[in-house]
Amino acid sequence: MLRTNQLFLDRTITLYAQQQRQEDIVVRRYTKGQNLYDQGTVSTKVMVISEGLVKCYFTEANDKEYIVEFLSVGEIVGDIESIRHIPNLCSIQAMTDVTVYAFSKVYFRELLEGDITWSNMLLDVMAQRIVHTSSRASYQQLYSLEHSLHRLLEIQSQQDIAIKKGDMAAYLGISVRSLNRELKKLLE
Amino acid sequence: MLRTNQLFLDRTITLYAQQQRQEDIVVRRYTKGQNLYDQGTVSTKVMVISEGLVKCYFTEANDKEYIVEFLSVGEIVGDIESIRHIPNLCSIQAMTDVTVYAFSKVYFRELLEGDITWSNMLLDVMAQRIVHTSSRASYQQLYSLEHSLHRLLEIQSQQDIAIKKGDMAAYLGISVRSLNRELKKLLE
DNA sequence: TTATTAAATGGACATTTGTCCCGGATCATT
DNA sequence: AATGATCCGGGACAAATGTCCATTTAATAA
Repeated sequence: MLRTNQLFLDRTITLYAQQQRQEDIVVRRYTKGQNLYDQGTVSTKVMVISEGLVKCYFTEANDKEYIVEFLSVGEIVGDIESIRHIPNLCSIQAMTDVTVYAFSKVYFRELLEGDITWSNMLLDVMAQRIVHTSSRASYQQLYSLEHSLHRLLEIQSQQDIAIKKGDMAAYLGISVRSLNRELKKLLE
Repeated sequence: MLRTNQLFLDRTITLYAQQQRQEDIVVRRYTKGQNLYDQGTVSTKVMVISEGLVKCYFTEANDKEYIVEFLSVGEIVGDIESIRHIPNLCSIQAMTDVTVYAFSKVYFRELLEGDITWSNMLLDVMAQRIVHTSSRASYQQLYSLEHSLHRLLEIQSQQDIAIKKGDMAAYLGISVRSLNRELKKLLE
């Protein structure tokens, strides 16, 4: 559920090193808490995370938030919006200090249209994401909360990060109160 | 939520007409209730729906089912599995009589690797799907059931199809009992 | 260190949702 | 018409979840 994609990052680094114009890909840094994207606004960049962890979330009228995903090294963001020419679907916030390679949208599209290897690489990444997103959705519907929570806790310990209770709840789609109840159950 | 994609279908029809080998793309028909794919098995085809309506669903250990999506004319299925070389993620069942153009996986991959226009077209379709899937997931978490139900009912009347209560519930991720309660509320 | 804010915890109660179940309606087949 | 299968509707109760809130515990700023 916390996905990383080294292959994609490697290719990005190569492109960064090779670039003619210096503005095609730039390195950007964000500090913990900053937003890389704001839902509903238009961004001019497509980014590949090279360091750190971000959360990708929706906020709606009732000001509740739903975390779509936690993303880490090698993940690409802003690609969908660039392909479909739409404003940012969700907000993305740095949960740790974050470094990214930021492609200009123009350059990103040039790559897509001119480089079939790149295009196929992105297809693979997107297929992966769809697998992930849809299986997660079904998972949370079909299995017990206990099950989903277990997975989340595993990831958390693997990654050695502390996710706030509020974020965990927003990811699981439940209230913090329910999360606490569930956590207590885990300790018998 | 019930998506169709005419552009994609048009391109498929052209390819079908032009094909050299007769086995690259074949037309297949399914009758209501038949499965186009079975979750967990390996299929050798990628299909584009040219007529009819299907449901795409997961079933899990507890034999509950979760409907990921209803798909209609122009939608492509089996693409993800072909790209990622994995068994079918979900089952797909014909809700009406259905006609499809069935690509052999080999030919489908040839197209992807050799035809950048096709590759970009698929990228666009996949981006669309991600937008759709993730916004639906958040939608159902953030908004009331009433809201989601309204949308489902609208679609149903637009498409002039009768979706079974069981399917509606599986799509909304609730029990039929809850669905009935909710429907009753709509009539004040 | 102290003041201030944010996060975590859990009780009490109200709602929502699920499970179990049975009777009625509908449709197809014999 | 009789039979069986499937779907629909809703009562009754149990379980899960949310809301509200007050207390405690970090975390951060002054």
